[in-house]
Amino acid sequence: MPELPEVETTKNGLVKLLSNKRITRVEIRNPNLRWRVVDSIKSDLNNRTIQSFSRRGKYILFNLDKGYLMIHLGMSGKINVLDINEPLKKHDHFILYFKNEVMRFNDPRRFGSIFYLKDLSHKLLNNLGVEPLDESFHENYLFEYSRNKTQNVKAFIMDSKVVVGVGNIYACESLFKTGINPRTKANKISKQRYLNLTENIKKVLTKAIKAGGTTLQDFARVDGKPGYFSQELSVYGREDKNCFSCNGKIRRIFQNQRSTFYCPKCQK
DNA sequence: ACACTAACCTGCAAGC
DNA sequence: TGCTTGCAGGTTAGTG
Repeated sequence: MPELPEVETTKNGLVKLLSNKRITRVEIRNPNLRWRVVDSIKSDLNNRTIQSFSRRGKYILFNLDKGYLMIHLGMSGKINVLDINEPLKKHDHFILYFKNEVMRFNDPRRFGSIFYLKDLSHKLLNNLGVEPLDESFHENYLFEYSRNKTQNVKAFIMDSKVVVGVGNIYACESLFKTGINPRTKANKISKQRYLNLTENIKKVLTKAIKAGGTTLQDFARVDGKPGYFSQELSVYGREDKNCFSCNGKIRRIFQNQRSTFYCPKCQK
């Protein structure tokens, strides 16, 4: 999936293509996503107009003239806006029809999710931490939050109760940029290092959004063109390759059931 | 509080 | 040419 830059890129594509359009039909081809798509979503969405789009963490919110459509892309989800006559693809599970186009949610692994919300108080949204690109995400926030945290810093910054949208790729990349060993306990990190870390998280995410999201395997933008940030990755996916900074070997370890890539020489 | 497991799935690459 | 294994962007829920 899609990490936050990919979600933001997808959302921005939707703004251009579907703002102020009215949903004329809803089709559920396979309801078995991360959570089952309920059938009542059809009557909830039919005839609604999409007034605008927003994003909270990795959830894309379609702001309707009544209520919200909330979509999470999971690991392999994509949204495509196409001509109605474009042939269906394998794993097109959910379709919105408009007057002149269709929006298809395609998700091979089906870890994505789709909900209709009457309002924004939803259990999946209620406990989310700050947005990484907001001003409220700063060194004091991370420093204070981490004082009683003995977990490793990578798990800490990937915890959506702390800060949303920092996935596995960008957690690895921003820790590399900051020179922090991902195994370091969160409560052992100084305020100065958290200042550098928050700035690097913002930089890495902003740069990736500008590049249109990272392309890995199966991510594509709404218009079908790939993002092109993958060539910018310093450590993610580069096990045994040479570090661009010190020329030493990038290592892969496992933390909290996820791969972590880092440079042992640059990250202390 | 934290780590670990399992759960939800398909696709792809590597190894035999 | 299979077949099997392990791994992949996420996140929740349950256990110890």
